[in-house]
Amino acid sequence: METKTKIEDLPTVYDAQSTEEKMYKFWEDGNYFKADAHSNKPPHTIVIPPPNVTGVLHMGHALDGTLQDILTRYHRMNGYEALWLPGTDHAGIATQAVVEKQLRKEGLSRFDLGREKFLERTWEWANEHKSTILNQFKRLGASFDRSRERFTFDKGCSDAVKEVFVTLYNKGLIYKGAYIVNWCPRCMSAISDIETEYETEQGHMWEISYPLVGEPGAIIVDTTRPETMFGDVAIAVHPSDKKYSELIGKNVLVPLTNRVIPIIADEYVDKSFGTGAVKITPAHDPNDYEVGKRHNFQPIWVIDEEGKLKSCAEVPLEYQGLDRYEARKKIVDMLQFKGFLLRIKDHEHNVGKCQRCNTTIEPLLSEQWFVKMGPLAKEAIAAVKDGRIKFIPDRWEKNYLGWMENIRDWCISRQLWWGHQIPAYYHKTTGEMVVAKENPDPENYVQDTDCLDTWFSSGLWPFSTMGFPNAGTDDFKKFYPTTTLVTGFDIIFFWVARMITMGLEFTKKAPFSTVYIHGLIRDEKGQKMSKSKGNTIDPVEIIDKYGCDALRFTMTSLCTYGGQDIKISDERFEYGRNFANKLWNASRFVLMNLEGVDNKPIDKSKLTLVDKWILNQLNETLKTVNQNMKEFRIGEIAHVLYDFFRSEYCDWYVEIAKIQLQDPELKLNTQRVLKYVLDMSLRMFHPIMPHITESIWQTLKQFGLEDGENDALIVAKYPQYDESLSYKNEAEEMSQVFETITSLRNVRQSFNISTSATVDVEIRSEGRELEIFKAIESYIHRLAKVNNITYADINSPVPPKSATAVVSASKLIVPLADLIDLDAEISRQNKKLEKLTNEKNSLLGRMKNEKFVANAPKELVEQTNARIEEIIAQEKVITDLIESLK
RNA sequence: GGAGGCUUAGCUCAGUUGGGAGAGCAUCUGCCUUACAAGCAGAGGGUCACAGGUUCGAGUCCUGUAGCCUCCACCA
Repeated sequence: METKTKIEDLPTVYDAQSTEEKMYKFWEDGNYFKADAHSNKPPHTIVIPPPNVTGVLHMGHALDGTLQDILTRYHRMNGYEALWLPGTDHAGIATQAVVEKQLRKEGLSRFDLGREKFLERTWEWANEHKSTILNQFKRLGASFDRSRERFTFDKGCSDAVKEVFVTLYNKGLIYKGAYIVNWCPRCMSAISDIETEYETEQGHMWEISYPLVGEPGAIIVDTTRPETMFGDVAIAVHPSDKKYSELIGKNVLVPLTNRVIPIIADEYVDKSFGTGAVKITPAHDPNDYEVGKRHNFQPIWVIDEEGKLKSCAEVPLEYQGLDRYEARKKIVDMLQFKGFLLRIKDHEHNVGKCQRCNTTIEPLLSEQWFVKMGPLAKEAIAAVKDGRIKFIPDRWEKNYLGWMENIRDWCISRQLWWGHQIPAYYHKTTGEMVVAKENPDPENYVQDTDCLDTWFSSGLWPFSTMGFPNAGTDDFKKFYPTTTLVTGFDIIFFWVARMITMGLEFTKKAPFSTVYIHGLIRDEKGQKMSKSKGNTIDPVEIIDKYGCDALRFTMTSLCTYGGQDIKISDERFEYGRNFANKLWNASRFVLMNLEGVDNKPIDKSKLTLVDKWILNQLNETLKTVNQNMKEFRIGEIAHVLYDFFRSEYCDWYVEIAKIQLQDPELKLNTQRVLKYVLDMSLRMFHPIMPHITESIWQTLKQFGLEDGENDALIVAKYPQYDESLSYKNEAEEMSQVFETITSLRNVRQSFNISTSATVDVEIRSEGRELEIFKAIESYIHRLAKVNNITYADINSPVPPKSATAVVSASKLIVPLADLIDLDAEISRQNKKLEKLTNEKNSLLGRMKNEKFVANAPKELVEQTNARIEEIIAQEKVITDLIESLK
């Protein structure tokens, strides 16, 4: 920033919009976000959880992005080569769905276009939209390196996918086979187990009678899905179920059709559930499939990929082509009509739903590709157990391990077009399959039509973005493995777990050392935000209304160490906006008062009590902030900084500095302290509130900074604890100042002394307390609006018609002439006395306890004793005072 | 069925190795005290869900109970 800012032109209300735009451009123009793979600084790497290319910024991104930016900016200021790598995810199902919806409006389906044209169109759409969300991240102040932006479907990531697929296949860790999968009839694709969500539904249980063949009688089964009955291959009972032991081996007829199926025995059946007899439909139920396999039954497909009853021999003609629910109704009616239906019971059960479109899943026997997870999980479990990867908060570790230890194979094929097409090729005539990165012979081989699960490519993200499979790239060598992964707990299984397994398998290194898990953003009622519920809050709107730094500060301060979910509403951002304005105005005040200051360090020999106090508090704040940053207690940082800046710097130091600035002896050094503490504060706040702090700092540096930094705050040194600026004793003595001012203000308020009126004070004190009173007279004059201060012997009597502020063992007497209401003053003092006595009694109780004295830390016992004596002394002062008033 | 989280001031929530409870908002009172009314000053308000236990001492650790929430597994 070349031009000097005129302090008097700074607006009295912080203008977030223009400041943020200007500052972000300043950083971009200055190339500050670009990480250098050749620097000798230690690396700090974060890869963004790539948002869907279809997406728009939501509050979850805003929180996640803010936290990543805070970590990146903090480490950048701490001398790290900080890379935050941005990018987007091609989001197979989601993106395809959007484009298909567009097509539907035109009366077309993807099949009308054909695969190639459809992909062209989807690419077009993706290219058009992929900058949208990352540009929105810019509004968040994201200091990510756009020169390294990646897309999970770009050339490099696609090469990585092929490499990984082929390698895993050759190792026998990827296989193709027919298994029951979760099939979404709307998406027309298989989905993985974790993409299936279960919802409790009120349904029915139908009791159906299957007549025995060649003899009277029947076996009765319970089912929730009568429409699958044409696919039945057997009725199963428990081998030890006496009820049915006679029937095992006999045959029954499937009602409504003439097919004969046997009654078999299998341990899978629960004797106590329902009638204790189960129909077995291997093609449409995962458990039945296992039973069927054990007994060598051929599965019978009766429901197709669209959820309709198939046109096949086993399905009677009148049901063929019917939707599964229509068919159910019709079948039930017919069963009833023919007398096979014995009973309908209400039944609550869990129904699998497609996570994306909420369509009821159809378990379907289908040929799909799978990753064999067992062998891969071993190392992924070890890496977390031995601490190579640490979860914060650590309870997620248990969650992760529990899942990993019971891992099941991962269905990775999707019947989609938008995604990484599976690199398997089939010979056109022989059908022979070749798995390879490229088609071995396009004349004679055709590629598998399926695509990979989106998360397959996301799982490679930390290294596919760094040049993998080429481990020799500069970025890979410098920035991999990454440092911290920041995300919400909702994608631990989907994403984090897969990155860990793939990273360990292919790079032999944990892809990150820390997984920082934050809570989810919810609406003010605690519900998940969703477009369909209409309870979303648009972060861009919040930024327009309150400012980006306000959003960041508010969100950050709502983060807890435990990673609790965060409830927000529009109004909550007033907190951040108000604080940003406070920061702005306090800075404006300091800037207005820096005329004539030099760039020399603070003169330590000239520090006043309050100077030393604020330097000490700054130092303590720094210690806490840096420690908390190490522990990812980011919410705590926001609180500590808020308290320091607002309650200590603004409320006390700046107010007292106003007095010192009028003293020619103190003016220069006070300016230096004001400037120094503001400078350090801006640095401390910068990772959380980058724009406002940079903007102020650019103006502040015109006055010269102690360490000579003159570039930009974004790359200024983050301050560290400095032992030479520690003033513990002075900090303690300041409590006398606070108590004095506060209790005098209390007197004023209690006796309705108008703000414009001044009062006099007679101080009765001795020793060190007296010394301090003398040193802080000017503070008392100004901050408590006191005119004359006089002193008298500590034991001299309290004059009538006065109010008294008791500070430690000293009395500050405020003569009030006829203003005083004696009873009011007595009751005021009694109240204080009562409080003290209560405290004393509780402390005395402790001291009477021999075990406390014996076992508690010595320091604590001493402290307790000291406090008791302090209270006794003060009690005496107050009791005497009350006596004299009567 | 298994696991985890939550329960603290009227509201929303903090509370980092156990030493007597804090913030923001709201409330009451007084202030445009020339950095800031998006502000300042003063005040009120809590047997920290309940019941036990460990300890000299528990919001904090252990056990149990209740209510709310979430995840995992899913029996027809």
